[in-house]
Amino acid sequence: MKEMPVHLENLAVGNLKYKYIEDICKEFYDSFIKLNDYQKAAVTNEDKAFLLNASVGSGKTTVLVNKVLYLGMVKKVPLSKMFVLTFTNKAADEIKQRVLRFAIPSDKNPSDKNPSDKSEMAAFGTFHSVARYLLSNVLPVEDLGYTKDFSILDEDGAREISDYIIDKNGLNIKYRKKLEKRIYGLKHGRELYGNMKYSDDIDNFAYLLQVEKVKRNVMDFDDLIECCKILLRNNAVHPEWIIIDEFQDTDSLQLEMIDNLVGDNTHIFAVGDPNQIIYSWRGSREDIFEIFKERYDAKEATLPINYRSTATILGAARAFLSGQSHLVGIRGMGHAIVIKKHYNSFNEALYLAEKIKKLKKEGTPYNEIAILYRKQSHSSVFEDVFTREKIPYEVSVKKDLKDIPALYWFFRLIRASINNNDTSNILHVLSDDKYGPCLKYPVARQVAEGKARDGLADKIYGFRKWCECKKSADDFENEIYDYFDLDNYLLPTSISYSKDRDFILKYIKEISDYIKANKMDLFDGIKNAVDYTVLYGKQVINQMIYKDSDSVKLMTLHASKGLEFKYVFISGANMGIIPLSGRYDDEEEKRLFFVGITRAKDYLEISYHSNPDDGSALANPSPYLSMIPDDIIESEELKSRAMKLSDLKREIRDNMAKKGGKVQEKKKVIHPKYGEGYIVSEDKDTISAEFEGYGEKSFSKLFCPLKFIN
DNA sequence: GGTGTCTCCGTTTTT
DNA sequence: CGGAGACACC
Repeated sequence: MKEMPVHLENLAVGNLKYKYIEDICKEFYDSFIKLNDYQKAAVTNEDKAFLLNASVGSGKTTVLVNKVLYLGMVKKVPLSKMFVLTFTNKAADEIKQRVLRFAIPSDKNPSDKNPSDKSEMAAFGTFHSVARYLLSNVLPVEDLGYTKDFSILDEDGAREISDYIIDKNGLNIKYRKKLEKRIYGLKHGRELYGNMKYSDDIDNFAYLLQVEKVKRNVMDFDDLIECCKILLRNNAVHPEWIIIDEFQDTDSLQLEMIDNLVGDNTHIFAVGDPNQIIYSWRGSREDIFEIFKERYDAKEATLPINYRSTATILGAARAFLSGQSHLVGIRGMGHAIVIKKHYNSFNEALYLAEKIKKLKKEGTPYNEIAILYRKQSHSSVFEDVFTREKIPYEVSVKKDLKDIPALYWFFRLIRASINNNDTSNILHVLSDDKYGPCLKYPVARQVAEGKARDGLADKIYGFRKWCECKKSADDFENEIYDYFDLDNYLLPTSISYSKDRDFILKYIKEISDYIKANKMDLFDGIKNAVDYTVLYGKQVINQMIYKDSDSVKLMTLHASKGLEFKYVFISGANMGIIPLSGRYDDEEEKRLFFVGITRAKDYLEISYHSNPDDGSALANPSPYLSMIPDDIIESEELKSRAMKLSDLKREIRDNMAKKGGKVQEKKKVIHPKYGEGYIVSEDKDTISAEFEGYGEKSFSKLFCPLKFIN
């Protein structure tokens, strides 16, 4: 396997070997034939357990899709007997979409020539969504005290339950702001404040929390996997094939769930890249590949050919690979890697704004441009400048349901209505101070306990009945707004009213579409659609907000994993940021940088700041920059200003003395972000001004944002 | 309630 | 290294 030739001329020989596939299924063969030898071997491999090391950009998803097609069309394994597990909904969706283009004979109807049925792919999805599917359709969740229509708890919900328990039981909990982290630590066997002098009620709290969740029939994300894992022990669910994507991100809990899914006749096929382990702080582990190989006695192979990046970019990437990793490119050298020194991130943002405008003019869509940085906080400068320069951008992560308060309120109203045990949502909907009846908290509490009444609460409690006599998704779509009398509750006089209303109607439409697409009963469908919103979180909202608009992508290095762009700009590669201070020997930081580099298809530019505005950054460049081979770097140092303010002032005074002129009156300027300031110095390229509260900033004259007042 | 001392933590975030 | 939180002591 490992000796498989890279040279393409050998493909013909390989194809002869696979000729039988054409006889069985021409349609699949046409897709299969386009793969390289490594990919073909992985697709047709039928070892009991197999580990595929897929290097960056090596066509991992294509292999996964073809694997599913091969099993379905050639080996006649029904889709319903396959589990395809991913870490993001996006990845799961892509695989499903691509599989759906083919006709795979179904379980129920083996000779079916129609396209594959989506419902056969219930176990294609994220670990969490597959766990949810099993818990509400296959496993006896009642054994754990739940009912099949449990709902999924989001962060806010979890926090509210915690507050409730602490309040009600008068518990003594320290470090409450870090409660979630502490519970997480407790679950994973390492307590955050293990050596507290005086312990608190954390153990008792953890127990009561679990009890309360069962009582309310809600599960958080971890509970989904945990419950599934427990129930699988005594209830055999053994697929014929388990296919796992991004295997390097698997945590212990998920590994246990997989263990319990594996039966005597189960095949496991895991695909991942050990060079892209960047989430170990979230539970994924560096030894996961070793564990897998040992536990299942797995065979192993590599996909070495990178189709994505130029030879130059791969040359830089290789410098960050550990051990004997192969990474073979097929593209030409392309543009050199550009390393730029900027005064600070503001200057860089101005520079990038111009650069991006130019690229756009030359025909590059904004979508092909990404700016990557280490911390979320680094995005704001780019946001400010791009807004002003009218460059459309999208910050990944930032937008979710909570950013549209009215929609979030409505979402909780629906959740309260489908699960009347869910008191935290009921309370919230009734006592919110903007939307709804805006009851005082104690009054809302009384209503929730049945000791008082309220019009909206009656609708919440009557919702199930209403659904049962209405029946159709169309009725829901047309009447739900009036059923809850939303015009009354959504502040019709507020400025945001029409937008709020719009979002809610859109969301109602989404729910209705979901129910129709999945051919579900109304009540069940709404419940499922709402859980889907929790599981899909941001994606649902993002779709509603930016329907495939062309925009520059701003994101952290972490968030960039799995994506690719023609132009990639990595910003702020300073000592203390990349890698973070105190983590100079941390391999994970190196892998993170590797992930960033390998997002670029054609052009990669890395910057650092001579006067960084992030407090933890030092003024010198990241040690990683010197790891990139010199001969592929084009370093263009922007003129840097004197580092110390005092030096700069002396310089100015000296200059003035030389000129022999009087000290001129300070020129007053206005800057859109820093406000009023005074010119301190000026030369042929740059201009420096001092702002109260911000200190001295210098700007390139080419795109100077300053307004001169006198 | 004010003050001094000690300890922990910093950043990344999907589901 | 600096801030937040907990705690002891007065």
